[in-house]
Amino acid sequence: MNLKELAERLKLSQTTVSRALNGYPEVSAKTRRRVEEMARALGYAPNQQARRLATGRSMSIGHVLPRSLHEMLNPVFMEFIAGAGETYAQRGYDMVIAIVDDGQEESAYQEIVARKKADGVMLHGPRVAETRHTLLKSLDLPFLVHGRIPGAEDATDWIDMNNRRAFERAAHLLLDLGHRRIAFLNGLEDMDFVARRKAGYMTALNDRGVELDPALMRNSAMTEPFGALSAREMLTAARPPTAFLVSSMITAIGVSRAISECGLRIGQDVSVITHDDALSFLPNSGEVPIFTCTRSSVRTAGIRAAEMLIKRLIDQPVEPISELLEADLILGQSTGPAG
Amino acid sequence: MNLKELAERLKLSQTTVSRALNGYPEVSAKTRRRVEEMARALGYAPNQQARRLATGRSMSIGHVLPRSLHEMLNPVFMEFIAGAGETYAQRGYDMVIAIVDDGQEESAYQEIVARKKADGVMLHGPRVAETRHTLLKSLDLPFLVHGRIPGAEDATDWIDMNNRRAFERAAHLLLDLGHRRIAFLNGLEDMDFVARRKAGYMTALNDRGVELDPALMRNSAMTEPFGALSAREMLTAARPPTAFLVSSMITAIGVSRAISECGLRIGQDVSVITHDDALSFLPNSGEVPIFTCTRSSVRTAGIRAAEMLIKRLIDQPVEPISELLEADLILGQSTGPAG
DNA sequence: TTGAAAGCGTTACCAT
DNA sequence: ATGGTAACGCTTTCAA
Repeated sequence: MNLKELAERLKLSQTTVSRALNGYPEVSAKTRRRVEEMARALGYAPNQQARRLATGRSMSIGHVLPRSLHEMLNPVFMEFIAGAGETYAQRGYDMVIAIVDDGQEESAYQEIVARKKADGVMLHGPRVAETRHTLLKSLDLPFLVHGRIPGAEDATDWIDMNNRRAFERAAHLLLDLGHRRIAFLNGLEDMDFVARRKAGYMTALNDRGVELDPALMRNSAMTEPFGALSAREMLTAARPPTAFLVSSMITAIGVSRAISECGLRIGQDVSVITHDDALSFLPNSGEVPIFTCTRSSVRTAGIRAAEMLIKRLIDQPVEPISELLEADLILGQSTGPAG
Repeated sequence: MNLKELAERLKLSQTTVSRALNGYPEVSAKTRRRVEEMARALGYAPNQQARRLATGRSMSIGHVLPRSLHEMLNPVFMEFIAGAGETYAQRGYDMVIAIVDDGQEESAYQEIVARKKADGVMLHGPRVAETRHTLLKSLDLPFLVHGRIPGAEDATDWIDMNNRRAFERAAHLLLDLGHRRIAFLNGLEDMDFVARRKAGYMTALNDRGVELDPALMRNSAMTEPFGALSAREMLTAARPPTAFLVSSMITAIGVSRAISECGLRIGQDVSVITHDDALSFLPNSGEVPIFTCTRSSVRTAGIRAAEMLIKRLIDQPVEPISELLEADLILGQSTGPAG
């Protein structure tokens, strides 16, 4: 079933039928109703490819994910995608995902432009030293950053969680509980969000005149073993920490494993605060959550991000648009006063 | 830059240029070289939309994921996607992902067909009582199942891991170590792979004349708290298990947390075997992995799945195609003889 | 070996 | 309010 056939059935021109279906105002209410009914009855839906060619818009949004980023962001990315995908579907956009080898991103973006595969792209996992945005600007491909690009905050569209503030508050909470030796297990150092979290941690400690101890600060991909190994080493060292601030639930689970294995009790002997992205398969909710955490739904971020990017595509606002989400600080069972 | 402009530059017809670029045999080697060089120089790539319209193929493969499935399969799905996406890219296909509300899958598939959004789809997370495949058959939309549909094994294309065998072997290993009270933490009961794993477990216990204890078998979404809570309850019950067989690393992490919290040592007081999907953010590798596990790379499955689906689209084999992957049984530190 | 021209199924411009 | 028709950029059939 295509437009021509539908039009013949209705004894109308393709033009009129197309207009009726696309909500143009100059169609009589009666005709429109008739067209809509027939379309429904015959199960007609415009061929996406033809429409794309005619309009010049692909009605797709691209997500290009370099493999190294995928390794790290895997679960977070997926949750973000779930939120964004929801919005895309509602607004009639398709979501196209490309996972490419590191270094192939540039050609991936070029191909998106050359072949008109997507109207815009989402930029994931900005680094401290980011360059993708300049390429995208030069390609004139609209994009929105999930996170922020240092130095380009006022020149790009972005949505971010207030990483700095969240970790500053979390660190303050631990300090308020009397902790002075607070270990900090953070993500890979070249990621922008990692730098912001570190800044928050440092600010808090500095506020209270607590000296930084490099032996208590580590960076790594946020895996479970990273948490377990680091915590075990630190807890068995000469001057062990009394609290851990952790960048990811998965790593925090590793930390709590090490704490138990050391014969210590979490929340009593050792405190833990983690950031919680509210991943569906890692629930930390319940009446009183297991982990005290800073929580910010990355799925919600995905929803907003999609809305913002679509706004960019449709309204083409002159000024960059951005949104900063605040994390909730939630008390769970993993924190207590310093012994 | 489009075909017309490129052809003008070369003083050739669009036809010849198109043929040269698409590898048709009737073009002279010299002309082809000239065309290819010019195309590269001018950065020409055929407009995807136009090509799609002309050929009638969308060169896209769809993944429709109902929300409930997404909640559960999130990390596994993402890893699968990474593998499949790799292959799609190599073969010139785009990956389109739609995450839809439960019950909207039908219309999602219908729309894919009506609007010609994808040439084929991947079917994820088959249930014990699965119906999607009948819809897809009636829509004449090619598909490949990741997993198997009971009763339709010979009538559909699929790739699966030998869940039954993996869990049978794992249970046998525990039995060989002298364990008789083996708890089994499995996924949600309506999933096909869950049923197969259960069958493997039951077969093994039956082989050795060990009676099933319903108190030791649980089904749930495979979260960390599910593992922790279940293990804690079982370990503090009248007749605790001496070993755990677990369907997912994440749940196994919960189990090991509970074991530690009960003051027991994993691998010595209590044994654990888990299935390991080889997720990048949950490494269980190292010299001696933490968990003894049955391991099967879901990313590899994604790669093979994509290859098979593309084969279906291109070669249209008469017979259904399928592939059964065997899991490796890997000894880690989490198993030991029954006390 | 090359080219002309007819689709592919829409949308959008220009008439009426 | 409705219709005719020219794009959109490619592939493919038919001719030469």
